[in-house]
Amino acid sequence: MILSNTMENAATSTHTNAIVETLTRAIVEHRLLPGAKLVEQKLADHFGVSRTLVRQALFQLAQNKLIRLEPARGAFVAAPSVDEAQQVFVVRRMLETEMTRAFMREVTTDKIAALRQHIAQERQAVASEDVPGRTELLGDFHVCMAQLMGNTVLAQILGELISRCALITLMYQSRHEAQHSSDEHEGLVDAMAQGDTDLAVRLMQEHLEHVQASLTFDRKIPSHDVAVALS
Amino acid sequence: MILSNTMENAATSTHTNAIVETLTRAIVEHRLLPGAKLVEQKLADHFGVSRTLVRQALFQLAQNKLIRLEPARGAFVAAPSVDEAQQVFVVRRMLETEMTRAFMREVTTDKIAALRQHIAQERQAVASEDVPGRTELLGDFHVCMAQLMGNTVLAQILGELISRCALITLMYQSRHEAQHSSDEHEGLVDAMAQGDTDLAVRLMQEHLEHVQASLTFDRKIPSHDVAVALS
DNA sequence: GTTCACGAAAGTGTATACAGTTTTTTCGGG
DNA sequence: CCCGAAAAAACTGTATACACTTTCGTGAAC
Repeated sequence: MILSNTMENAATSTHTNAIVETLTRAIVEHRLLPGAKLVEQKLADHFGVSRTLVRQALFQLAQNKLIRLEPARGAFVAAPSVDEAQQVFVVRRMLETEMTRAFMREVTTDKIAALRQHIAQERQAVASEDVPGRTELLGDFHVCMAQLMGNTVLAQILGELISRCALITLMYQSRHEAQHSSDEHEGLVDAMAQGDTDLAVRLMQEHLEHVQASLTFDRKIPSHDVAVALS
Repeated sequence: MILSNTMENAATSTHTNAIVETLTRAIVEHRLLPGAKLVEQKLADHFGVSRTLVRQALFQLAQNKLIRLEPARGAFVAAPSVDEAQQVFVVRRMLETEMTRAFMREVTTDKIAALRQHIAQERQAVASEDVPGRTELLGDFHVCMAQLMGNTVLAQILGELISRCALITLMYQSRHEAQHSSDEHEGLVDAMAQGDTDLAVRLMQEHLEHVQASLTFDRKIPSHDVAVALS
């Protein structure tokens, strides 16, 4: 969902989208590690297209802050600074605090049911040790709320913010913490089901604080081989 | 500020940035009207570069939602639907409600002074009937708050949202409404100066509601000549 | 007079070529 | 053996070429 969300623009060719999607996955799932260099020709060969399309994809990824473009030097997988990561979380808390309130103003049993179903999927991914899957699903829960409200603008911005720090969470989130996140989602939905707005808002804020607090910020910046990561 | 903000990425060549900036200005200031077609070769000739750089710029503008790219048909200045505009405002209210609260937690006399100085500029632009200038400044007030908090992530997202609906506000905001906006900014700063968080938050919310409400949404979609608009 | 078909013109999408820059390798001197 | 300069290789940035699609205009059929 985070993926399809990011490129809902359509507009650009299917080929370019495929490249963006593949690279986004690889980066967010840490098969491409922060700092790794992305050489245009190698990507072009891998995808069977010319550098032109690869460059389009790289520009798009740069705007999503998933890679960094250094003039005349090339593209590198982003390594968000601690400061930037904290800022992203600050914005998420702002946005999602109010999103929760707004959600409660138009809550229905259907929407609650949809969220519960999503949580079931999370549970399954956590149980089966599917690390990339669980990370994506844990993030999607929040995007899901936005979509249930019918606000695609909100959903897209949130999706971008989340994939931006998925780069961080995936590396430092243990299985236990993932379980904890899912539990908090459930507690949140319970509060919403009971119509307790204040509790729901508080739980959402605490939830995001927990996610943020669980990240340890000792950064190692390893490199990685592109061909291997994408195969 | 909205402009410099959008491209703080650096990364892309100076030439491309110049094109993005010029086109952004032209679109936001409605010298290029919604629906107008942007032909790549004409832009390339105008800026004295090849289509390659123009295309890069167009992709960037598309991600900022300032233009729409239709496959094999070209680039058109965006004409946000009523629904989309409403959604943008919903997100802005979410974000800025909490931003105001956060701002109050770390408010200083210096920051208040900076905002007051900004308002003085707004006043001047309103008085001198500088329509594009006043629109930009009225939007920048909000970005300014984010920057005073030192949160560049927030500032950039807010900047994008604002330039996205500047496309709308500029067309439908009268001088009287601009004056009213500036007055509301002042009232907000007064409340903040007195340390009244609840009042500040309420005023911010009302302010955004007013801006949104003042927009009349009868859309005409006229066309326009590119060469004239950029000269 | 209107409509449809066809052909020319214009425009977009992708690949390739080439210039300029950065990185790596090589090789001579200390 | 290590350092540094020069040459070679690799890579990025931009322009150009060409295929394919859309758009527009012309003319024939009805």
